[in-house]
Amino acid sequence: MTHFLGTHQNRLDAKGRVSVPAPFRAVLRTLANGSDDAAALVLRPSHKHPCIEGWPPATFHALGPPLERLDLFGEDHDDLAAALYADAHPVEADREGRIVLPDALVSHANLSDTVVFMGLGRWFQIWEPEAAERRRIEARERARSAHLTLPGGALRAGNGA
Amino acid sequence: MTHFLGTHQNRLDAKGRVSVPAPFRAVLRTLANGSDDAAALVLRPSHKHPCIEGWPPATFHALGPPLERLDLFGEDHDDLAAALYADAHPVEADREGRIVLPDALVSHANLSDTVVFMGLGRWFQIWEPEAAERRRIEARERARSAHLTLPGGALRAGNGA
DNA sequence: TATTAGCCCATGGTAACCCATGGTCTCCCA
DNA sequence: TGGGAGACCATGGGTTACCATGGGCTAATA
Repeated sequence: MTHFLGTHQNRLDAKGRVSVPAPFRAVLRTLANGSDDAAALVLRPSHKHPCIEGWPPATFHALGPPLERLDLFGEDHDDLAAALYADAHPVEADREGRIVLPDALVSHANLSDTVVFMGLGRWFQIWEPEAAERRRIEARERARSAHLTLPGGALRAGNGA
Repeated sequence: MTHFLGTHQNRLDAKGRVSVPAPFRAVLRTLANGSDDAAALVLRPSHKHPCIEGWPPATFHALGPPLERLDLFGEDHDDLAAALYADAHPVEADREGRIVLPDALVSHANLSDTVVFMGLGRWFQIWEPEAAERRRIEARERARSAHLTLPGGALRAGNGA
């Protein structure tokens, strides 16, 4: 399994720790493929929603090379680099598979003592439970009313991430 | 991890010293790869913002080769070379991982007793805290309004293409 | 000799590491 | 098919090591 699927609810303890759902941990392990950062993860605030995005390190770093094609001294490069990297938080799970959520991200997502992990395929999101529910309903509505479809061939070929 | 990620706030003490954030030190160590300058760093004033740029020596020197393709006696070469090298300050961290910020750079960035390290991937910036916050907001806005996106849509935070 | 800058040691706070426990699900066997 | 045992997973707490910070000391300079 190489995709984050499903929705999981876990508790945020007094130290700000939360267990990464076991299925998500399995995905991270698979993508890390035995390397040292089998429990590593990059967190960043979504700037579209009040939630936290969770990225496998390899996937996150794959966003870098396109950036390097921009003029190193251009304005665009600076803005992108700042937007992408300055708010990123690399975290590592402890041996129980827990991560600590940085304060800045906790407040960005309005988290209290219970959080929801929402699988989005190549990455996932962390939400406050009620906001997560609203978001899921909204996503379903929008997907239907906008007649969103998948890129051609997706259902025949399985897709390539 | 070979990229500078996240934002860190540290204090500038009475002697003008400041701790380089531990994660950034780890990146510098990795890039230096055990060589003698594991704690070395090149500082220079940003010419776009009131902040200090921090470069790993190897990355900084890699900016040289493009310069060498310009006519050695042309105006462009002179201007670029001056901008790149004349204001650069090589510094080295003490055994606690602190560096001394040169006075010229401190005043260029309007630093007082608290400074912010902002990771930008291959290098980082040092800011006065409030200016840093303004800059981050600006970068996010500009990145979004200019429709600067990366394959994968990271900055749109939504689609999965 | 007075002054400054760099080097080294010391300390408090905090975050990461490690061990322990309870609950739940699944699988196996009667 | 029901009961029991094992394994996994989420959760709680104590302890250690690291990190940021402050201050003193020594060596270079004027």
